[in-house]
Amino acid sequence: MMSDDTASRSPGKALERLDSAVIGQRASNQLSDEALQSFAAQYGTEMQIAPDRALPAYGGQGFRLGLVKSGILLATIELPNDRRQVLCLYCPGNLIFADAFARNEGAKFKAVGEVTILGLNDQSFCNAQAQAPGALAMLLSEATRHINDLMLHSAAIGRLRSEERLATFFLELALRIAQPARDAASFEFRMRRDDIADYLSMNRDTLSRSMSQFRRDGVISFVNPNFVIVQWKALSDRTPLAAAMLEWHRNT
Amino acid sequence: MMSDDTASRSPGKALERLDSAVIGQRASNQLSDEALQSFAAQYGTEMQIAPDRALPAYGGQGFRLGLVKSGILLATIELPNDRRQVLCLYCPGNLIFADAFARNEGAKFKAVGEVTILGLNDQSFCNAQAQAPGALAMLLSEATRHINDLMLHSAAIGRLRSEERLATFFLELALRIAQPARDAASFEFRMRRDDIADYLSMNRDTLSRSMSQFRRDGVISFVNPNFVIVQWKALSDRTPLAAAMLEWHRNT
DNA sequence: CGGCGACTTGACAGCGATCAACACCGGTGG
DNA sequence: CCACCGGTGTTGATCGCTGTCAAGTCGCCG
Repeated sequence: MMSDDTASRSPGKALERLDSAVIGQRASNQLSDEALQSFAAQYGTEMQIAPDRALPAYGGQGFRLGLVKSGILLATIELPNDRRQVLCLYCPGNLIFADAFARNEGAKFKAVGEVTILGLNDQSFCNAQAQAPGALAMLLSEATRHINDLMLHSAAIGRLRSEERLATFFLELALRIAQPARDAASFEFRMRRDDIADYLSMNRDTLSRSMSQFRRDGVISFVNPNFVIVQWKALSDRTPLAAAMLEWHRNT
Repeated sequence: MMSDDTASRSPGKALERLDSAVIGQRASNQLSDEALQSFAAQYGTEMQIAPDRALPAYGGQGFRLGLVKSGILLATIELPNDRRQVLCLYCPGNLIFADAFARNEGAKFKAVGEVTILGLNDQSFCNAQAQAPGALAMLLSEATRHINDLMLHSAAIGRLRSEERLATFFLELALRIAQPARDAASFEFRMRRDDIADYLSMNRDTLSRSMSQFRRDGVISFVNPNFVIVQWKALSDRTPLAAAMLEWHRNT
């Protein structure tokens, strides 16, 4: 262990690079984002999911691959004893690799707000693969990004205290869907407490307590029930994963 | 909730299909396994990692993609306060998507036993991609499998009690690396307590207690420190994820 | 008004983390 | 040969975070 090891991992240092990071990232990813969207638009079919509606992973119009156009989709799995886990969040631009996930018992998708996705079923995926072989590289890089997100999330739910997890959650949302500004970020926020709690592997009551604490401390503030403002610095100070998340997002 | 919902998820029912499942699965996957291996053998370079050696994800001879030939590799991430998380296990035949994982702060790979991998760096990956474009589909399907494993593991560490997690762990190992037999499975087992504990997001002491309990109950038994025998039924009864894991493995 | 769902908050209990002591083993050097 | 040591694993005692239960608030709607 060298001393600069911990230093390079401190939230403060990573935070200095935030402005250029978050803003630059959007530009650099524009290319692959657009390519993915035009790919999905060409071969996929648009589907709507109403707010709070859950659809069994293989129910209804099954799809193998989906691109989220708007809204946030949750992948959930239900276990015996009323236990449920939200496995990941799909934000606009994210790809859903439904064929793997869907085979699990108790797996469902749930919409936060009104969700629109472009879905490819087995057949249209094969078509796409034949006609646009180059697209596979794009899908692979999306899968890789997804793998990393899942890994970081595992670390969060496995090793962080409840308030650290909550800070990680808001930081993640801020990085993924907010309009970033210098000190704060604001975004629409319609997730239910149960869903947040299940995403962070904690109890709804405990979550509520932590959120109240954050509100008291001014880390987050609600302008109305569906819109939140978060403070970059305060959040980063409260999660050990801040450096990793910011660094990762800068490079993506 | 329909009554057959819980029934179809019960370990017992899934267990009935185990024999044909585990044995059939090996055969059906033989094809893509072989393809993946010949692909990696052609474009990758062989690397050895000594037992218990950790290598920083981007240190030494960096690789972007790796196929595990023998041994087990752990992806780990270190957090402040001596917290560490083992994010996933790579068993022989598994692909390592190192380019995503490697960018994280504190990320390392650690070898369990002697590990051999076939690594592709950026350049050889580009070569491979140009010369064998069909291989991408194979990589994508491996990535998809990996995504599912990570999701199930998230559910395990997020929502299961410590003994349930341990049962899940042994069941996972048995499915992935054991020579299956009717009632029991046996396999080489060299992972350290610290690594298991960090994989399951629990304390080493707690893990030790749970393992002692399993030994007392005859769920697992050691023939020597490096070789273990596990009982299918006893394990399945102790984890709510048994059905999902068996079902998934049967279809893979 | 009454009922309902989403959320909050307090009191309490329990699981698992923490700390400490101890057993065991292979290596090393007197 | 034995004493010493560090690494690994086990086990008991204790503590605290967070799950559980219960009551209460608020907004919405029939």
